[in-house]
Amino acid sequence: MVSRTRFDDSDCPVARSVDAIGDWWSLLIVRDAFDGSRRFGEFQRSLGVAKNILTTRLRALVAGGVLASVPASDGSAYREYVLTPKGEALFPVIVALRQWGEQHFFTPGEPHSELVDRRAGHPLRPLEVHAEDGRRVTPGDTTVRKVPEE
Amino acid sequence: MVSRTRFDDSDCPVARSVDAIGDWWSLLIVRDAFDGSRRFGEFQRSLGVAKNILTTRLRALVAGGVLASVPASDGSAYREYVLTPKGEALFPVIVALRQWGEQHFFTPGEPHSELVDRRAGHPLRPLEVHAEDGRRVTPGDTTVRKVPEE
DNA sequence: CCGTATCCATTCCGATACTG
DNA sequence: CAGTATCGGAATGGATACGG
Repeated sequence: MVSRTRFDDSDCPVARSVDAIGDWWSLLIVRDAFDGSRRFGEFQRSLGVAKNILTTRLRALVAGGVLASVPASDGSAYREYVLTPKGEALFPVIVALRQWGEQHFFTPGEPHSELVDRRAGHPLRPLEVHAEDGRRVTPGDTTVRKVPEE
Repeated sequence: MVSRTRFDDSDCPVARSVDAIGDWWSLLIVRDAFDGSRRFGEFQRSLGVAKNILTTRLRALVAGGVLASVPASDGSAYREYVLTPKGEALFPVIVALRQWGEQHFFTPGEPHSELVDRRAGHPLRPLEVHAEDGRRVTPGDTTVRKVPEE
């Protein structure tokens, strides 16, 4: 049925995450959900994706527990799509991608959308990776280990 | 040439990042690079991907400045693929995906690979998003703004 | 061991038309 | 507005064979 290589049985959490999200469209849907989109039409206009594709992706994200389909808040007969707690937990992923993009694909002063702290109106602090004891770590400070130890 | 919808002119940094990475295979190649893979064969065995696909993805990642192709360190005639600074800057992205996966797709005690601080041998601290003043922020505390203000 | 070249089946996407 | 149904073309991905 699915021919794309699946990673859902990998022992690597990155691979399973990638598999659960599905594809790039799905990730951008999640991004829009963080930005406040809830309605089918909102996603569609924002993404410019074909409606059948959007339907498929929304369904998959709901099935995967990332989005929940709830009755429309305006009392209409339609659905709205909101992030579940599991979906909200993707926040650092989106923020990390956003910061990487801002840093490497925009010239200074080039118009772009920016994620800001609502209270102060300022951009967020760059994400940092820390060890358990609070030390900041770089990629070279880390290593991948199988659990349980083999 | 490429029919997949491109996002490289979007004003959203997330979209440009997604576009630059290319596809899921590329992201897993980057993951392997963080894990220490450098050789064609290492990537191929780890990923189980067809060689022609791997060639394409490596080339794209090199072209995109994420990986650099350098002479093999063992003196052989081949190339090795190492992360550039731009590629290393994807560290938080990989860590975020890894942590999301660990949290949501593994049962407690299920074997998996884990990223640990090499010095202490402990897992990393969960990523947190902070405002400029150091306050921790959740998705609801943030909003997306166009820059410059429209 | 490291790729390149070719081939083919699959599928994915986008457009369009249609329904409630 | 929110989907569903269908269709054709493009292109990707995997297998395989080949070459440096």
